[in-house]
Amino acid sequence: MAEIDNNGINQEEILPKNFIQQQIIDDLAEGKNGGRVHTRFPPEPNGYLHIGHAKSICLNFGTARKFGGLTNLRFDDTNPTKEDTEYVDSIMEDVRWLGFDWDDRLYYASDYFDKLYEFAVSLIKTGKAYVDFQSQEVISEQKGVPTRPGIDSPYRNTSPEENLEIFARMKDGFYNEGECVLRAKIDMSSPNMHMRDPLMYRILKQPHHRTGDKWCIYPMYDYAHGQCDYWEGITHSICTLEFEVHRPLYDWFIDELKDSDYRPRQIEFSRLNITYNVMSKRLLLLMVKEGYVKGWDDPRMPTICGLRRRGYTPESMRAFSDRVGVTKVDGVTDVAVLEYCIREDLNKTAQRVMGVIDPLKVVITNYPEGLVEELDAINNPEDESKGKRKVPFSRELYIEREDFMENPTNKFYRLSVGREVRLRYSYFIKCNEVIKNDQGEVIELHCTYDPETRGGNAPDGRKVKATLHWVAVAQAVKAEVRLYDRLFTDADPSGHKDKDFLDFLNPDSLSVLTDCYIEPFVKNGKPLDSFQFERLGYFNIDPDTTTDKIVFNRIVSLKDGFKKL
RNA sequence: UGUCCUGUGGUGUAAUUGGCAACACGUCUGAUUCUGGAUCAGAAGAGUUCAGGUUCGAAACCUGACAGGACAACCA
Repeated sequence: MAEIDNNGINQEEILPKNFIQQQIIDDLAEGKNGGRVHTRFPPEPNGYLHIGHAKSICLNFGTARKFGGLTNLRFDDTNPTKEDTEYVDSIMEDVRWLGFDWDDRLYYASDYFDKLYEFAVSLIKTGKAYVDFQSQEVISEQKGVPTRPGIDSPYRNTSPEENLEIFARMKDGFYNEGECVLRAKIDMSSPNMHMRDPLMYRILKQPHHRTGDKWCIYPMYDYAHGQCDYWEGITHSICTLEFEVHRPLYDWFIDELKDSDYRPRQIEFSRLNITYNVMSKRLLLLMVKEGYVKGWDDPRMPTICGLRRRGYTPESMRAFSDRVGVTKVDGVTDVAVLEYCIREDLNKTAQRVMGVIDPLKVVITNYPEGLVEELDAINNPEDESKGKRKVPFSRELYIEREDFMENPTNKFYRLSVGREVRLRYSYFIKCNEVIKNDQGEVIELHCTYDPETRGGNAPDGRKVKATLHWVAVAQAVKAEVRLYDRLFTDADPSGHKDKDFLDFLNPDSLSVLTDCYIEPFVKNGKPLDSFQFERLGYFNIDPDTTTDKIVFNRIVSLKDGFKKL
C-alpha cells in the first residue's frame, strides 16, 4: 500500500522513472530549494503544439505532480514578429485537453519586461553589459567560429555611465531597428559561442500582443528565460537538448541575479521523434501554409489538435508519453507504439458497432420479404456493464467486399460459394449464387440462412470458421469514411541531406470512401465520439459531419492477425 | 580537425549506482474466441560501438579511438 508522508509525497512512487526524476531526488536529498519542486511549460505562441510538446507537457506537469510540486504555464513571448494570440488560445486548450491544469499560474515572459529592463540596467552599472552599435554582419564576424576565438567589439569598454544613457535612449525609441543591441560582457574567446558577449536586447519597432506599443526593445530568449524561471521560483527548468550549450549562459545570468541559495536548474532531454512523421513547427507550418494538409488539425498531422480530431484520447497520449521514456539519446520512436496506445485505450472503452465500408450486397433468398428482426448485440465485450443494443436484420444486407472470394486461397476462410459463415449476432448463411455485371464483376450474392441459428449458434453444434460483420440495407446509415495512412513514405522524411521532406509525401495518405453503411446506432453520435467498427478498426465522427452527411475518420485499424493473400 | 552531449536486441527504455543484461513495442509460434480483434502461453532476437586498463567481478569506473548529434539567428 502506498504510504503518504507528511509532505504529501507518495513514498511508493518516489522511485525514479528517469534521469530527471533521479536528479530531482538528489536535489531533494541535498535539501535544495527548501524541498520544493516547481516546473514550467514554456511554449512560444508561434504555432500549434505537436505530440513532442505533449511529451514535454506530460513530463513537466507529471514530474511536478509526482513530487507534490507545481507547474506553471508560461508563454515565451519575447519576439512580437512571430507570435500571436491565436496560438495562445490553442495552446491553453491543448494543455487542458491533455488533462493538466496550471490553476492561477499563467504567466508570460512579457510580464517580466520591466524587471528584465531593470536587471539589464544593473548589469550595465556593474560593467557587465554594453550597447554595441556595429552592424549584425560585423558582430557576427567578430564572434568568430566555434573552432576559432572571437575578438572584442570596440564598444566593449564604453563606460557604464555612457551605456546607461544610450540604453535609456534605446528603450525610448531614439534608435532604429538594427542600429544597436545590448550585449552581456562575458568572454569573446570562450569555446562556447553562447558566451561570446551574447545579445540581451534588440530593437523591434513592433507592437506586442500583450504589451502593445510600450516597448521597442525586446529581450532575447537567453536573457529572458532563466530570469523568468528565477522570478517564478522554478526549481527544475526542463528543456530539450538543443539548449544544452546555452546552460552556461543560463547559469551566468542566474549567478548575477540571485540573492539567496535558491537557483533554478536547467535539465535537458531529447526531443521526441516518431517514424514517418516530421516534428518541427517550421515544417508543419509549411505543410499547412502550402496546403499539403487541410490545416493544423488535419487528422494526419502529429499536432495535438490533429491527433484529437483523428480520435486519439488524452489517456492514450499520456500513456504514450509514459512509454517513450525520457533520456538524452537522440532516437526515433516507432509510430507503432503510438498506435498501440490508442488501440489499448479504445479496446477497453469504445462502443462496438457494425459498419461496411466497401459494400457487397447480399440477398437472403429464403428470408421473408418485408420482415425486420431486432437482434441483440453486445456493446463492448471488454466491459459487461456497457450492456446490449438491438441491430436490425432483414432480407437485403451489405457485407464487406473483401469478406467474399470467388476462388478462395487456402488461407482464406470467409465467404465463398458453397461455404457457410456466421453473420455476427444473427444467423449462419450459406452462399449459393454469385451475380455479376457485364464486366464480370461480382455485384451481389444470393445466400440462404438457417433459421435455427438465430443469435449466432447452431443447435446441432456445427461450427463455422468465420464471423462477418454486416448491415441491413434499408436501415443502414449512409456515411463518408476517411481512411488515413502515414503522411510520409519514408521513416525519417526530414533526415535526408540530399532530399526535401516533401519528396516523401505519401500521395495515398487520405482516401475518402463515400459509399459506406453503418448500423443505425451511430445516429446518436456527436462529433469526436469514437466507435469500434467490428473487425475493421476504430473510427470517430469528424466535425465535418452535417445533418445530412455523417463523416467518420479511421483512427487506426485493428491489428491484423493475418497476412493479406 | 574547437567545446559540449550521446552510443545497450529491429525500435524505445531498464539494470536500486561494480554482482547472472530486464521490460515494452514490433516479429514469429500455439491455445482460445460469435471481431483473423482482445485474452492466455511460448519463441527468436543484444553480451551493452571498438581497443586497452582497474577489479575476484565492468553496460556502469579510467584511457584512447570510432560513430552520431548540438553550437557560429538582432529565433525560441
